[in-house]
Parts: sequence; C-alpha cells; structure tokens
Amino acid sequence: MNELSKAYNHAEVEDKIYKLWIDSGYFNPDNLPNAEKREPFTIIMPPPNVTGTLHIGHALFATIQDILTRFKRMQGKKALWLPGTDHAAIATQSKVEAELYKKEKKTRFDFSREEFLKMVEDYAQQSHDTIISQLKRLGASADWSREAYTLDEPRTLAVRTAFKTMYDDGIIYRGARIVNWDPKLKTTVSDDEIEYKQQTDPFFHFKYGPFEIGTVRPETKFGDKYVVMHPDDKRYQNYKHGQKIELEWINGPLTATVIKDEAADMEFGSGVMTITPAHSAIDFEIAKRHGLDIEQIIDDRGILLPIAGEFAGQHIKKARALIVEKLQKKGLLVKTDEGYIHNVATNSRGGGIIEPQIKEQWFIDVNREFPMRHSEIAGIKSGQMVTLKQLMRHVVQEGLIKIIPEHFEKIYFHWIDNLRDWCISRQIWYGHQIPVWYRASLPSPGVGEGSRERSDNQEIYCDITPPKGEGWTQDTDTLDTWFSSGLWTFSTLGWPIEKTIDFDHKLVDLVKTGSKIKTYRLTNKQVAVGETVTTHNSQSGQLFGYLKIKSVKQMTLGEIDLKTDGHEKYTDQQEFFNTFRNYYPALDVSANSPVWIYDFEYKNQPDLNLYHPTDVMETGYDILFFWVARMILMTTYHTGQIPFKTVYLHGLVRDKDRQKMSKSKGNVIDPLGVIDTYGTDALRFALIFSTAAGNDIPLSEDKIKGMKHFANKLWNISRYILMNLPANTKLQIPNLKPEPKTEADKEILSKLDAVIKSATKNLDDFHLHEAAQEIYQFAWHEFADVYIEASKKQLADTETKQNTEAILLHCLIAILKLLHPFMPFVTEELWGKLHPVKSGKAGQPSAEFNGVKEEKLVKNDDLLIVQDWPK
RNA sequence: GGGCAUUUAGCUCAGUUGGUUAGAGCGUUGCAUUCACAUUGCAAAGGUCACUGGUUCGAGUCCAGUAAUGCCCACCA
Repeated sequence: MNELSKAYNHAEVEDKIYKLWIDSGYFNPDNLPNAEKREPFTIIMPPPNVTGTLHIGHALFATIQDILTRFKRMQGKKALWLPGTDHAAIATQSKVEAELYKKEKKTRFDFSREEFLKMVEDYAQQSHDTIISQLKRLGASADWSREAYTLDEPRTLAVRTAFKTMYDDGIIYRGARIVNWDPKLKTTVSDDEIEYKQQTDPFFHFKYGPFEIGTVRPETKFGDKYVVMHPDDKRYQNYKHGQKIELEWINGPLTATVIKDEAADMEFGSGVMTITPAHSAIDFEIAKRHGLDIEQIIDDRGILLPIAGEFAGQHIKKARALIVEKLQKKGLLVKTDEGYIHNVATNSRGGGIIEPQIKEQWFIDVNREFPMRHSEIAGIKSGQMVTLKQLMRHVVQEGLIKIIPEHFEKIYFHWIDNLRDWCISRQIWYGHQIPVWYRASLPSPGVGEGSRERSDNQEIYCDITPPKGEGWTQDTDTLDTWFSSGLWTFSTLGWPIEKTIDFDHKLVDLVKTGSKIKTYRLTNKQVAVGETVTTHNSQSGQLFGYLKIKSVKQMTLGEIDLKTDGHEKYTDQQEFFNTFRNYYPALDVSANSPVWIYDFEYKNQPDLNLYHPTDVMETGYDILFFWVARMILMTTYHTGQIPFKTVYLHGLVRDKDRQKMSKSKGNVIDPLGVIDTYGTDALRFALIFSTAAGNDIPLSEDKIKGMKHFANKLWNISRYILMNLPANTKLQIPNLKPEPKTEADKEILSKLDAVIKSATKNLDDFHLHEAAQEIYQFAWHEFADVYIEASKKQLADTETKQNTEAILLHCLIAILKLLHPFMPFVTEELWGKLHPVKSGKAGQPSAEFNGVKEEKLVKNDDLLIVQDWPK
C-alpha cells in the first residue's frame, strides 16, 4: 500500500485511471459483469460538430450524460452511452471556406467539387480527433467501439433509405417555393437557421400613382404592379379590388392593379404597399392568394435582371442609391427617413444576409396524411392515417416523451403549431448528396423501380443506389445537416438493420447451425462470408435477429447428405424435396437445383432491438427545435417508436455575472485549461452544483476552485481512515458490518441512510444538482466535520475501536460510490487504495496486494465503475 | 405583436407533492491550529422570500393582479 500524499494531485491520476477503465472494457455494455442479465439503459450522445475544439458547453453535456451513465451502470443496468460526431454540413463548409478566403483569397468555385471536399474532410477529421480526445479527458465513459459519424457509411445508408421511403410516401416532394437564399454561401437555409439582426437604414417614401408607399429596398420595386391595401381601410374605400390604375414608375409608365388584402397593416405608414412576390415570403403568400404574376427581379448572386431596364446587371448594393436618385429626379421621392431601425434576416451559420428567392427545392411535407406503416406508439395504430405534425404532437402530449423542464413542452407545441414544410435541400457540397438522379425522358417505357415520369419530360429516379443505364446525373444538392441528425437515435444503432434479400425463385439457400440445416430461404444473390442478413417472423414481420455468415458452400440439393448435413426435421430425401415444393410452388425443385449452404452465427439481440427507444436525450434547450423535434419526426415515422423517453434540457453556461461567454468579451472559460489547473472532477462538480435543468449555469473559476478543495477533502478523509485502519481490515471490507454503539455512530448511520435514499431519488428524477449538493453536505459537514472528529476519541477506546473502524470504512465506501458518477477520477483512485487493481482485461486477477501475492482476492471487476450502487 | 420563464443573504443560485427555526457555494468578521486536511476547523454577521390582494389551521411554495428583468417565436412593407 502506497502512502497517500498530503494532497490530491489530479495530474498524476487522471490519465492512469482513464486507461484502467478503457482496458477494463466496461464502457462497452456487452462486457459488463452479468451483461446478459442486465436491463438496457441508453443515451445517444448529441454529436458535437467537427468544427473546432471543445468548449465549456461540451463539458457540461459530457458531464451530465456521464453522470447518468455511470449511475445507471452502478445500478446494474446495461448502460450504453453511444458517442459520435456531426459533419455539420453548412457550419463546417463555411468555416473551411472562410479560412480559404482568408489565406488564399479563393472560393470553393476555384476548385473542383472533389478537391474542395477533400479539404473539408481533412479539416473535419482533424477536428474530430481533437474533440474525441478532449471528451476522454472529461472522463466520458462512452462506448468508443460504437462511435458513429453522421457522414460515415452506415449513416449514409440510413439517410438514403430514409429519403427514399419518404419520397415513395410522398412526404418528400420537390417544388418551387420561396426559400431563404443566402447569396454569400450560395445556398438555401431553413427557417430555423435564420437569425434576425437589427440594422439601421434609410426608409424611402415614394409616390406611386395616387398613393404613397414606403420601402428600405427600392431595388426590389421594379416589377411592383400590384398595390395592396386593407379591405376595411376607409381612406381607400373608393378604390375597388382589381381596379387598374395608370401611373409613372421607375422605368416609365405602368398599369397597377389594386388588391384588397388583410395582410396590409392600416397603422403602418400610409397603409398602402406594393408587393414583390419573388423576393418576400409575405408578398409571395399574397400573390398566391390572389393568383397574381410572380416575377424574379434579382438573381441568386444579387444581380438585377433585365426587368430592371437600365439597371440590369448591376449589384443591388450599388444600384440602390442610383435608383433613389432617378426616382428623385422624376419627382417621385416624397421624403427619406434616415435612421430607420429594422430587422434583417441573416444566415446564422455563415452570416450572409438572406435574399428570399423562388427556387426549386426539396421539402418534407409536415401536413400530408400517410398510412403509418408500423406503430408501437401508444394511441397510434399501424395503418392509421396520420401527419408528421400529428405524430410529433401526439408523443409529447400523451406523455410518451417527457421534456424536462416541463415548461419546454409548451414551447414545443407552439413551435409545431407554427411549423411549415421543412426545406431539406442545400446547395453546398459538404454533406449527404440527395439520392435522386435525373435524365431527359426517353419515349420508351421500362423505367426502373425507383423512377417516375415527370411532366417536364425529365425522368426522375430515387433510390439507395444509382440507376442503371446511360445519361443519369445525380442531383447536385446536399441535405440539410439536421436531416441526418434527425435519424441519429436509430441510425447509430444500426438502422436500417437488414440487407434486404429479394426472393426470385432461382436459387435455394440453406442456413445451418452446427452440422444441421435449420432453415432455408430463397434468394437471387449469394451472400458473402462476413455479411450480415436478418431473419424475420414470416407472419408479423418482426425482427428476430442477425445472421452473420461464417462460411458458404455450393452444391445441388441432391448432393446434400441428409444424415450428416440434412435438415433436422427430415430423414427422407423425397419428403425434403416435397417441403420445398410446397413452400415454393413456382419453383421446379429437383436434385439438380443449386443450393448455397451458409453456416452462420446468430445474434438475436441486435442493438436496435435492445437499446431503442433510448432512455434519455440530453441536450441544450437551444436546439430543441433544430434537433429534438426533428428526431421525434424522423423516428416516429421510420421506426414506429419514440426516439427517447425523456428529454433533459440543460442551459447555457454563463460567467459569474450571467454574461454569455464569448471570445470578444474575454470571459471564456477553457475547459482544458481548467482541467489542467483544477482537475476534471472539480470542473465536473462545479458544472452541476447548484444548477437546475433548463436554467443557465453561472460558472466562475472560484467555484471550480472550491470543488477542487472538495476533491482534496475527500482525499484527506480517505487518508485519515487508511492511516487508522490495520491493513488486514481493508481486505475484509465485504465482511465488515457496522454496528452502532455510540450516539455518534447511530447519528451518522441514519444520516448516511437518508442521504443514500435521497440522492438516489434525486438522480432518478434528474435532479443532479440536488444529489450533488446533499452528498457534498454529508461528506464534508456530517461525516468529516462531525463523525471523524468523534472517531478520534472512539478509536482510542478499546470498547468502541472496532465498530468505529467498521463505520468509518462503511461510510467511506458509500461516499466513494455516491460520488463516483460526479467525480469519477478521485473516487476510482481512492477506491483503488482500498482495492488495488492491476490494469488488464475485466475479470483477470490482480497479482499483488499490499506487497503480498493474493491472486484470488482482487479482480478487475472490483473497479469502482462497476460496483453496486449503495442501498 | 404572440409565447415562455425569472424575481429568495453582499454576489451566484438551490429549495420536488403547501408543514417546525428558509439553505449551499463564494465573499465578509472573529477565534483556533504539533491533530487526515490552512486546499483546515470552530463561531458570527447577513433574508419583510419583488409588490398587492386572495385561498388555507398554515404560503417562499397554490390562485389573481402589478412591476422589473431575461429568453423564444413572428416581423412591418
């Protein structure tokens, strides 16, 4: 036994302990003691973007999720915390583009798509490695063997499968709509990614025939030939809907049409406006309502089109002043208000100012009814007609998914009620390319399975793999990053689970276990060794499990020796053949029929079956809509299950003055710097101490420092106890039964009991901060301050010496266990002082303890990480 | 404009279904220290629980209203 040093030195401990855990294999739930008997508990990690390094927000989510995972693991659950990273399409690409422009003054269009993608991938890879190693430093007990990436191969299959299914259901459609166009990144962005920024601009009042109209954007006004007013506006009651008015405008005379629409605000300005349907969402709606002409004025680079007459070809930024000047010369400028404050829509992922444009894009229809293919959701039957909106509302309203804190449920409903179709196509290059191919339509029929005829003589094909034949080109757009993120809870667990095997009655294949053929099936393709196929219940279609092919043998049916190789049910060859004939009447079964005999390994609990629906989704409230809502949408639709039972939303980490942390304010706390100075445990404890779910979290260096003191206190408590106990006592820990003799004994044991019960309940209820606080209180101010002081006298008295030793040890063990989820490193290290372990695989005996070879005493499954939670 | 929250000690915040004397961390003041720990211990000061009214035997907690603050959504041509 090594003497403990006077103070806890995290730097010496953390790497060593993390390696011990990795070597034990316990982060992978399949390796846990009695794994097969454990109930699953699953958290899928919200994948950090591969756009840089770890910040304090990552430290927070990693801490909370690790606490929950470690707690459940100790409670005997088959605890899976599945990690991953997100390619964050638009954010990553724009970051690389910004760097490129800064360094070389080049844009992505100076490279080929492949060259550019290579650069983005290199950046993403490097960023990924940094983030993963940083998560490990936080003590994350995630199962790295299952790590996923939103852009890796299994996820690509999931994305394409999801797209095709929704396309076939008519949920995904392509249409020309007004979309948020970012001329800077040259892509659309979804409504949720828009960020409004306040801006001050001149506001112009122009004479428009008999009316006065106002605008900040004269450059959009060329095509304005509709003048809109509220039907109840008394000032304009003499003008009739549809009335034509001749007037003089920018480039000459124009015939304007009066439109009465309630969208016009009588309070604003003159109460009259002209509309630009091609470049304003509201105007577009008005135009559609009245069946008006829609004309594009500005192209997607911000250049004026021929409709602008003499201004055509100019950039809108330059043209504005010239247009105003011209209108002024024509006497149409009434006045200019300088300093008009208004909001401008910008792209929050890259900063460009949004120019609404009408473009052909891909959308997910949230209001279209479709038959639910398969449902395990209470209150929704398989085959029932539903919409995505209804599904999203239902699972939260019925309490199938619980959101913590609860008031976010109201915000969630409010969002759903205002939800419009989700634009999922982006014109950037980094991401999942849309699995749709086009070619000019051929007169002959005979198009493939995934193809559809289109009215514009363009053939369109959607499938997981490219179409066969000449002349197909793939859609150049990529998918919104949240499309793949929406699949995250189930794509990480192996969905779509099976390789579909199409039956076409050409070959017979048999699968066997051991020497006996157990089942047979018909396929049109040979399955290779190492591949995995699935078996289903032929009636219900429910998944049984995976068959992993170990070997393949080809022969004819007649060659099968029923005695050694035969199906277990049959001894007579004719009877064997007859069974095939009954099953597959269309097949001409004879002794010459070719067969493939597969030897396989059967796995009947694939991850998806076992770990999905997951238990907890832990993430920031700021991505409730972006992500949580989209996961609910995608998961209910594709799997007929809920993605998770509980959504735990944490707040933003702020500084001690409640200010947002930002580089420009210089108040950023770098988690890695803090870890170096104070240790991971101190940072983790500071992050959850006194912070309730959903509230923003004030964090200061003083607080972290205080928690380092606590780690040290724990160290010294252990040190005191170890110094006062004879070595052989330590070996008998399981046999020690604390028997209270004094008042102090009774008091501490009853308080321990109370804190165990309360902390357990609080952890079960996701009140992590309260659990942390009461354990802290107990350890420091009850156990250390009171009982340890009392123990000094009790240990000196032979009457009370033994029970005091037992109680000290009993309490210490309980405290180490209770604190382990919160402060994993220091507790594991101290536990190791009680139960020394050698690194090695789980279950291997440790060779040495206390200088004595005691092979049978200590095993690696004595690591604290897998101890039973105290009761 | 619509919605959602917050208001408790000097500061930052807990306080789960109503129930003794409202708690913690940091900070402040005094004392102690050959003791496992000065990264310590003991003690103290500090609160009209934003305000007004109501329900109740009893309200920080429930209800209504007022005020201040913060966030989200929509967005004005």
